[in-house]
Amino acid sequence: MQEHRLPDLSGVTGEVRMRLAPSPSGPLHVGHSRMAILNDEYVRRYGGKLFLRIEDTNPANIDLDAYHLIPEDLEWLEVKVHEIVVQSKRMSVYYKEAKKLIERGSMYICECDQPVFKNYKLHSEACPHRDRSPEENLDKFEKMISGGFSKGTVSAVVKTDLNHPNPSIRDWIAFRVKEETHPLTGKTYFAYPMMNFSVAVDDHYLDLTHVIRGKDNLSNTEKQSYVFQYMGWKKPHYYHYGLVHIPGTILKTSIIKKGIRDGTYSGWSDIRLGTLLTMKRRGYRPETFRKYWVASGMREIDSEFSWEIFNSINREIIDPGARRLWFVPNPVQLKIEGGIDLKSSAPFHPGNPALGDRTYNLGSDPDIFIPEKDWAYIQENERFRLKDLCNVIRTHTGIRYSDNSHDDLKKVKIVQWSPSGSSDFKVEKPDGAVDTGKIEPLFSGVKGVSQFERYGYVNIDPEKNVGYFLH
RNA sequence: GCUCCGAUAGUGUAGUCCGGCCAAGCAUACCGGCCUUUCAAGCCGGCGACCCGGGUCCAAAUCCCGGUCGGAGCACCA
Repeated sequence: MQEHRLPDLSGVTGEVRMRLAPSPSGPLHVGHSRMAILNDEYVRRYGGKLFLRIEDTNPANIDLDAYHLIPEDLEWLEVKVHEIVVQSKRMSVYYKEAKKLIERGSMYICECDQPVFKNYKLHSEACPHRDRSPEENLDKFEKMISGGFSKGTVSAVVKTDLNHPNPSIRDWIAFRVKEETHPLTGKTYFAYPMMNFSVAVDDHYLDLTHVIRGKDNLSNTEKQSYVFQYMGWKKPHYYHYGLVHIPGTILKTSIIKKGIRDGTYSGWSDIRLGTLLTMKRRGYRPETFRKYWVASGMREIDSEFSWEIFNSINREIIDPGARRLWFVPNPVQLKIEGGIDLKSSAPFHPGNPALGDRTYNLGSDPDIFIPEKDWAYIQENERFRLKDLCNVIRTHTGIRYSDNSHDDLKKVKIVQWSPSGSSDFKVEKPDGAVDTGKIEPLFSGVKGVSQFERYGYVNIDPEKNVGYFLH
């Protein structure tokens, strides 16, 4: 893989200060890894600080485990976080800044019903509360944050431009009342900031120089810029990368959570999911994520995630250490007739002799296993090779030893096999399928990712006679 | 519908800001060959792209306009 290099950031005057801002709804998945890697790459390039800011201002959408799972995921990804900031611990800051905005006449308290307010905006009209005095707004805001309003009856709104072509940017909501218990702060707060408000305030307080995020935030950037403008704050440089569609895996936290609850999935690292936990379990390496996302760059084009390329990067990393093993899915048991004493010796890695060999003395007329799938295509009287063992001929009833010539290896079908003392082994695949079969006895000394010959790379869990299919 | 963004081979990208070194580089996939006791890895070779139409210019993948297609956002999620 060619070494790609991310473009330089503009406006760098020394060290940079950047952030990762996930919401704690669950652990990170492949999609999240992009923003983490991209930000980390730049902080490494220029030096500076990378903040992990946990955006937990919506108590309805928080998973307590995420508070530790996210930092763990990042650590695994080798993303260096310098400081963790939790938004729910900064509520007083948001309140303080909101009051400033109110005093300046840039924020008001609206008591319209939701659909009514929406309708005003749609028609570029001011709602009846828009021109209240700062004093009245301040009173209402105090009442709001001290629990004097119930959910849905009130909101704090940032004044923007009622004639803005994008209706969502016209007078956007900055605070609303939430009655759910917050997993961290409990019932302490009644009014929570909306993402666009807390993000603007924190990006300023953290003195960020650059913000890199997905282009789904394009209109958020515009909303947030009003706060920067009213406060006279200096804006960071923004970059928005295109959206990536990641095919063939399950990423949506809400779906995963539901699946875990109803027993569809075994947990956050269920083999079918696209969480980092799952990918780690399957044997993907953190360097793979880094290389892939750096190669993908930062352009605003939407793209399709390529498992093909991702896997190829990963293969390059893991192959040198991946021991070759014989795994026989759906085994057929056969006796090699002919009365010949048979012995097999094969390297754990043909390109890396240092990893040693595995040797089996089979004796004469041994029983072995071969894949049913291969057996089905072998004709009677056909001669084929058991890899690293000998050539055999299919007879009317089974197989018979033929010879051990290496002369026509290119012409003859070569099949993997495993000796009669093999263990039962299961491979769980990302599509939910499970292959059961036999694995050669010496697998027990092998840890981590190995290559099952003619099958694929598998991450072995030595405790359980189970492997997780990698690619 | 409205607002915004984008468009380079099957896929992922480099180049686009500051037009010429791009008859377009790389990776992956695919095809062929070599090597190899794997449908793994490696080596060599090959196939394959600037969305369309105008304009500016000596010169356009690169700048401008129009179109087409794709994507995102759309208001008490982050």
